[in-house]
Amino acid sequence: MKDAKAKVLLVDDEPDILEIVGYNLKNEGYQVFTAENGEEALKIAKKKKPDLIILDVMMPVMDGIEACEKMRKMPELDDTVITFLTARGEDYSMIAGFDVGADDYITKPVKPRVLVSKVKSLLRRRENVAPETSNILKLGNLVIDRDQYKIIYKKEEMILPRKEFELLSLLTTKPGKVFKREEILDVVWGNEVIVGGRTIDVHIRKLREKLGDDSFKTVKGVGYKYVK
Amino acid sequence: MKDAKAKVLLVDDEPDILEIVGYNLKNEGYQVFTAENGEEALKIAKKKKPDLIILDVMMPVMDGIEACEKMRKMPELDDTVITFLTARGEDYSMIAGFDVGADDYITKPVKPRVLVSKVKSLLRRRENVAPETSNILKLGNLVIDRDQYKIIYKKEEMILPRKEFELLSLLTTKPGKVFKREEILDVVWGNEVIVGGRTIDVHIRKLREKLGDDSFKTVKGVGYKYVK
DNA sequence: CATTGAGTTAACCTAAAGCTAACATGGATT
DNA sequence: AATCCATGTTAGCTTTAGGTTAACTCAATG
Repeated sequence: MKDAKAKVLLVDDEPDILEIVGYNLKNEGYQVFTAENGEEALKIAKKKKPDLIILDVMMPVMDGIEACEKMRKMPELDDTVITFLTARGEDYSMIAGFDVGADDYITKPVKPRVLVSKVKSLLRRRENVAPETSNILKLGNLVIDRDQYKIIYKKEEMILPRKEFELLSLLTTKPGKVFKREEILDVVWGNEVIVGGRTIDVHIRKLREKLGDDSFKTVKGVGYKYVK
Repeated sequence: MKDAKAKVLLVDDEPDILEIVGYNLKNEGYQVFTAENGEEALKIAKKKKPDLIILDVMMPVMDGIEACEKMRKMPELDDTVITFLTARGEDYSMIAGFDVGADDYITKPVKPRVLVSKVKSLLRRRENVAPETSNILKLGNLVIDRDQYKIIYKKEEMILPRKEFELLSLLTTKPGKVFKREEILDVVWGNEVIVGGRTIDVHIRKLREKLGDDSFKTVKGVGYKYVK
């Protein structure tokens, strides 16, 4: 698990909090760094590139808002999740917090158990944000939306059966490239499954039926390719 | 970084959105322009030629769909990525969006960080049009594309039958080198298959037919070589 | 001018892809 | 639980492109 060795930077001016929360996080297997103010936090963040930063809002020297703002400008923290720690009631800080690029906030006082589970969920979320690389592919009059498992062909929206979709999906990752049958089996079926020799053909045929004959070219003895 | 100075045009009729999103994008180093309706957006787009346009669908005066349609007709925006902002649920707008030439869509509400990472990925995608790392071999007026299993000879694209392609492929790996018939059989046919004595000749003949006589030189008693 | 290896041609053969319908499966729906 | 339906797979047949062969011709060499 990546989470097992995830790095967390904890920033608060109260040593008590650093200790208690830090202890609980370490217990969960996180690698914990601490800082007592924003300035210090920035230095450590730059050096350690933590996966998650928990930032108290009210701090001397440099408050959390300002620190967060600066962190968000640091390219090495692109993939870092930042969350604020705020005393209950300071509602305004939360709003300002989102403006400066924070991902979440936690209100104090917080039970360690609750905090830990929040940390977990934040780190999990981060992984779900990363593959946010929009999964839409446009090729002439064909649009493939890998997120929604649907395609739009000649302005008509349609959903394809899974295998067909995956086959199409594969072929269109590199239009023009010839994919060997073996390659196709590996990716679409998985190299442990063994399917008959005509299975690919049948799916190609169905795709041709739906998306037009000429988009899928056969290269005999080799495989198939998608052409615009 | 090119991204550092990329121009983004943000179009929405809600000033709040313009401010929050605009703020976050500026924070990332983008040069941000804003417009409150499609008409205004068109003017700014024409003048500033942004790299990315984020377009709300629902707007007074001129909606995003119409604006997009008009933008796509402007030659100065050929290299511009256009993405829609749509409230979750208005699914139809997405489909219509692709019809009028949008490249992607983003659903509201969206967290600033998510939006920023989406923006990055969209701008990255735009730059990624070129780096097609394929194995292409160029030899004078002959181009051999092993991925696409096709060749281009004198600017004319053609696909060769498998054996011919492989034979050509082999000979061109070392132009000028003489390949013994035995070597050719090993590579193209596989050393277990036994084929008659005239088989190679026939394939050479077909290649000569297609690619010109003089490219393939016979070395009597030995084999063949490819010469430019 | 005989021998040897390569070129040419068209007929032939075959492996690979196309096609169709039947069968299997698993997930919904009632 | 029983049924239904969409998807996926298979078997078996047809079709075809590609590959091979055989038979003959040609050119070079000694």
